[in-house]
Amino acid sequence: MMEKKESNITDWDKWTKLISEEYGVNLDKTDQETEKQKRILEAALHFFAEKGYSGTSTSMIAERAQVAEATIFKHYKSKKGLLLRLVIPALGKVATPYLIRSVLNIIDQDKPLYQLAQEIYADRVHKIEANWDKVRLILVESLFHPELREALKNHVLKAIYEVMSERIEELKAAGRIRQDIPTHALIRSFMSIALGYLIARNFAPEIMAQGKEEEELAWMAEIALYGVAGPAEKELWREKEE
Amino acid sequence: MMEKKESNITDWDKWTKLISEEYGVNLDKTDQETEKQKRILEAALHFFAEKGYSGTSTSMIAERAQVAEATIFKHYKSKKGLLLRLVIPALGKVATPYLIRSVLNIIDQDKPLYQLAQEIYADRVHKIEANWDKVRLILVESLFHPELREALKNHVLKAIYEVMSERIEELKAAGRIRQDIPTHALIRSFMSIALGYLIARNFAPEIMAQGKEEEELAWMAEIALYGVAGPAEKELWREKEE
DNA sequence: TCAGTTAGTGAGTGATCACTTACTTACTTT
DNA sequence: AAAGTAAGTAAGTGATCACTCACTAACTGA
Repeated sequence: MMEKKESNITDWDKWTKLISEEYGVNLDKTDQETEKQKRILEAALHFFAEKGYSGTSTSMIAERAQVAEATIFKHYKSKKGLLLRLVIPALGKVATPYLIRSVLNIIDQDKPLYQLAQEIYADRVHKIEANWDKVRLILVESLFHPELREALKNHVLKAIYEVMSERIEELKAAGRIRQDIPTHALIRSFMSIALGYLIARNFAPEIMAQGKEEEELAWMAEIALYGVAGPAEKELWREKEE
Repeated sequence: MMEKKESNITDWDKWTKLISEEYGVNLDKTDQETEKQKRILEAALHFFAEKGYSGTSTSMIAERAQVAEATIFKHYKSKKGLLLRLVIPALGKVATPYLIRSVLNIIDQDKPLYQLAQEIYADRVHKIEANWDKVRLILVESLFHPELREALKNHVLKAIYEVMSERIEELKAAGRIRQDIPTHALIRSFMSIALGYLIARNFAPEIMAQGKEEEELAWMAEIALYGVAGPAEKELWREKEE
C-alpha cells in the first residue's frame, strides 16, 4: 500500500514536471509570490470561473488585477500557463495522501455507518464549497483541455477510487455494506449524491436544495445508506431477499 | 393540472419569442432547412461541444460545413443566434409535456418500485446518451449565458420537478416512498445517481462505470431504492426506527 | 416576362486577440 | 559603487475575431 502511494506521487511529480516544462510555468514556488502576482491569479480565477478560459482575455485579467498586460506574460509565459498555475497545484492537493487521508480518518472511526456517511458528506461538501470557483473551473476546463482531463482521471480520480475501494471492500466483508453490488457503482452513487447536492446548491437552491445545509447532509446520508423506498416497498425487498 | 401545463407552455412560448427577437433567430421553421443550413448546425454542434462556444470560431464552423462564412450570418444573425438555434428547440422538447409524460407513463404502471426505477433510469439514460453532445453543450454553456441558465432553471427543471413531486407525494402517501425526507431531496438524489453514471460513462468508464449498461442501470435502481448499507447496518437502522 | 424574394458568397471591416520588444526601475550581491 | 537580476510596463506585433457589404444566381408569383 505504501508503495502504491509512492508510485502515485512519483507519477504526479513526473507529470507536473513534464507539463510545467512544456508550458514554461513554475509550479514549485507557489508560496513566494509578489502582490501583483497574487492579484493576477485572483483576477484570472474570477474570470475563468465566470466566463470560462476561452471567454476570458488577458486584457480583462490585467485590468482587474491593475497590472500591465505584459506583467502577466512575464510571470506565466502564456495564457495557458496561467490556467495551469491555477489548476495543477489545486489538483495536487486533492491527489495528495494528506487530503485523501482526511476521509479515511473519518471512515476508520468506530461509529454507525450513517454517522460516518454524514461526516464524510459534511467534510467534502464544506471543502468543495469553500473552493467552488476553482472546482468548477477544473471540471469545466477538463472538458476542453485533454491534459487536464488525463490528470483528473489518471491521478486524482484513480487515487481516490483506489483508496476508497480498499475500505469499501473491508466494510463489505464486515456486512456493513451490501455485497451484491460492485464497489465502483457504490462509490459512484455515493459521490453522485454529493455532486448533485453541490450543483443544486449553486444552480437552483430554491427548487432542489431548499433545506438548511445540516439537514440536507443528513438526508443525503439517509438516502445513500438506506434508499428512498418506503416501508411498503422495503417489505417487497425483504421477501425478495429471502 | 391541465391549466398548469398550459401556463408553462405559454411562459415558454413568451420567453422563446422574446429571445428570438432579441437575437434575431427564427426558431419556428426548424424543419424546413437547406442542406447547407443542416451542415452548419452539425458543424456548430460538433465544435461547440468539443471546444465550447467561446473556443469555436465562425470560420471553423464554415470550413467544416463547407460554406462561406457569410452564409452562417445570412441564416443566424449572430454567433449567439446560432447557439440559441441549437439549444432552445432542444430545451423546448424536454420542457414539453410529451417528454415529461414518458416518465409518468412508466411511474403509473402497477409494478414494484424497483422495476419502475430501473425503467425510468433506462429511458432517461438512453435518451440523454443519444444526445450527449447537445446535453453537455446546454449544461456547460448555461454556466456562461445567464438567459440559458434561467431557461434551464425556470422552465425545464421547474417543470420536471413539479410533475415529479406530484407523483412522489402520492407514492409517499401509499408508503411506497419514505416520508421522513423532503421530496426535493429524494428527487435530487434519484436524479444525481443517473447524472453521475452519465458523467462516469463519458469521462472514465474504465474506472467508474465498468459494468454493462443493463447491469449498471439495475445497480443504480437498487442503490437508489434500498441504499448501499449492508445487513449489519440495516439492523441498526431497523432498531433505530422502532 | 419581369419584379421580388431567398440562398449564397468573395472580399473586405474595425476591433480585439495572445504575445513580444525594448526599456525603466528597484533591489541584491560582491 | 559597479554589476547583475528580477519586477514591471508602454507601445507595439501580426493573426484572428465576429460581422458587413455589395453582389450573383436561382427560383417564385402575378
